[in-house]
Amino acid sequence: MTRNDISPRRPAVMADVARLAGVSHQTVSRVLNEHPSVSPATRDRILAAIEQLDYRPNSAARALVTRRTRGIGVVSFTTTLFGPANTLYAIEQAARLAGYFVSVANVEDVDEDAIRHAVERLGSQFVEGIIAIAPQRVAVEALRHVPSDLPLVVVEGGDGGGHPVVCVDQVEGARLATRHLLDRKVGTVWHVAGPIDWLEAQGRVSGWRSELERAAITAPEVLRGDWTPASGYANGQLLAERGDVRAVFVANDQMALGVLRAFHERGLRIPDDVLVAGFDDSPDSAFFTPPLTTVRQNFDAVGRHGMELLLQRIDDPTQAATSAVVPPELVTRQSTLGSSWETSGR
Amino acid sequence: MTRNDISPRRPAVMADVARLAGVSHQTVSRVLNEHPSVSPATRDRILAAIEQLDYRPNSAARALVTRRTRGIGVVSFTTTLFGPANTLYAIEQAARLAGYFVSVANVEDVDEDAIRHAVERLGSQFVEGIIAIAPQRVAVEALRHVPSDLPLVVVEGGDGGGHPVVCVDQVEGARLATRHLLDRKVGTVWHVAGPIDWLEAQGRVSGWRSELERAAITAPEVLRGDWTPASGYANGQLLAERGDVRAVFVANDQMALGVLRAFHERGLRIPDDVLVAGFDDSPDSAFFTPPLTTVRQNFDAVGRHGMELLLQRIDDPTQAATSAVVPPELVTRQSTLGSSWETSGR
DNA sequence: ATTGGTATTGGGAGCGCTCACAAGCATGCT
DNA sequence: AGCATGCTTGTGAGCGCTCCCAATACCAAT
Repeated sequence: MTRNDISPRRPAVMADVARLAGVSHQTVSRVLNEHPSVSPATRDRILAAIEQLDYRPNSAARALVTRRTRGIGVVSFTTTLFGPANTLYAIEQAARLAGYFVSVANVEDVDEDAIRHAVERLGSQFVEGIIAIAPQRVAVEALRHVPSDLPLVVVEGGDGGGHPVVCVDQVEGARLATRHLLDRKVGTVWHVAGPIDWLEAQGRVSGWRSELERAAITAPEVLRGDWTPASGYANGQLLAERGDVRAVFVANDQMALGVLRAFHERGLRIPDDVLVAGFDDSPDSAFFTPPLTTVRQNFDAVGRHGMELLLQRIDDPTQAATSAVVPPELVTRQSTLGSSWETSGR
Repeated sequence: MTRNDISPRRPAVMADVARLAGVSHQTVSRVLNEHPSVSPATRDRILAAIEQLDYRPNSAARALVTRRTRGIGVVSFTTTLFGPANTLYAIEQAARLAGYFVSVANVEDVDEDAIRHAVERLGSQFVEGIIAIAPQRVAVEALRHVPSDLPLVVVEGGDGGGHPVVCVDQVEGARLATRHLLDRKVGTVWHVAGPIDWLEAQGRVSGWRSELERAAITAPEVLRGDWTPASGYANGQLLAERGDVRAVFVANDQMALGVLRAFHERGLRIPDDVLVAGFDDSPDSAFFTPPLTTVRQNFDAVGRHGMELLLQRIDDPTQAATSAVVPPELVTRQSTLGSSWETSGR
């Protein structure tokens, strides 16, 4: 029973290529790995054989011997949200550029077991390292106890629980927005925050509060939302009822949408009666009614840095955990500007 | 030089476990693979050894011999868009449930080479099959010529180019929206379509047109957008200028947002002066001004069916390509209803 | 006592590849 | 001529696992 026999033809292996090209398997391997010392003639012959047999190297075999898979894992929580989706995309892009592929593992419930399980699943899979998108405190805490020899980088996760971290400077972003509102002589600035467990929400509260303190203004009570437009709407109704609200900094654009809607329903005009600023610069926010001033997060940079840090760790797992902070950018639009129709951005 | 020596201790392998438990490697393997005939005592001893050594099986080695990786690949184009992001998430979920992990490969430019390259990259990687999220015609065409022995399922991709397809019934969705508008005695319905190359855009045009035909109404000229709110805004301005527009069916919610904004700026009231319906049921659309009537796509179902079909193909690659169509659902909200403030949905 | 079955265990081969090493053969130098 | 040097190629081992097959132990049945 020889190789290229009847029926469901086995995919070609290196030995087949070698035989067809009249060389040893090792020379084929050299061509594949771009080893310099292979004569052009031999190389061409081998490439032709590869083409003819539609040969593709078996990466399991390669991984077995090299102990390198050129793959990284991404542990995430609901990658459908704006931030995580963009971060995941940026990571994939950066990984691809670095010659790595990306495996994803979403965690349904953010508890320690689930996270550990996800890491194990990826770890015993073919990845050399893991990037965790961990925007919640529980998530970071869980990662703290990941008993893994696997290089791990945390993205969007506060102190990272002992691992290297990459994140957008949430505090600074909130300060930018708050200061911008204060500059417009609004007295004080109200804040609709995100869920208490989210580190990003927490950072934005801090930034908002510290900027008010800097201006010697007592911070009003924080309103809590859950990132959804519905919760923004509910909080917007509360704010509208007060009658004394002149400026609101909302912790994300989706909730800001709800706030705008609530104000609109109560007959409050924006920006004439109330100024509203958001966070995220979602693609929609430039087309809200009115266009929304917001804070842009550079997810590409986050993905790139995350990948860089991870590659460093893979290279040398012993080195100290460094981190990267990506600066945010204020995008001013009509919701906080004069009543002119001018909009900035896109 | 024995195994558990000094310094950077090598991760434990099966032989280490076997030695510690005083059995052969084969018995360890049996425990790992849940083979029935292992005595409880032996099993316990082995499990303890596994625990103690923090042993995790090397999946490359396993894949090499079993020729199964329990991994699938997803080829996609910008997974940051609402549809693809949700589809990807649903696929990952379905895959996880089926015991598979997911590798993603995004394609930057949708040309045949890039797609072929992505498929090759995944294929020579560790995946048993591929799901392609291919919403553009070029993408599907490119997949038609993928010369691969790899099981492939196309999602959101028209006829799938010869591969099994799963998609939401775009034509039906558009009909639902159009009929709903016609029922409200608007005379005719205008349509702001998506990019001409997108199959979903195409399906929505067909559905809209055929429903108008059914009502014996000549379809007005199609307006083209590119899914962005900005393009919706531009087209909204055109429509507002006409002065005779009573109802618009917009091909996605983001563009609908732009349309709403353009109408608002021109002083057109919705739904009093113009009715507007969208497509996607994005989380924001219930909080637009006014809340948007739209068509919901069940991405979970798409992901689930895609995975099912792929597993079938992996099981038996010879069987004929079957497909699955997921029905859409109309969600009516204020933008097409009376001028009451009631909103349906969330 | 012998046979036959069944549950449990072990031995050895080999998956497809890369690595370390060595061999062959030109070419350059002393 | 003789030997070192560089380029090109081949040989064999082995990565960590699962498969196939055989060996052992233990029981009931002949």
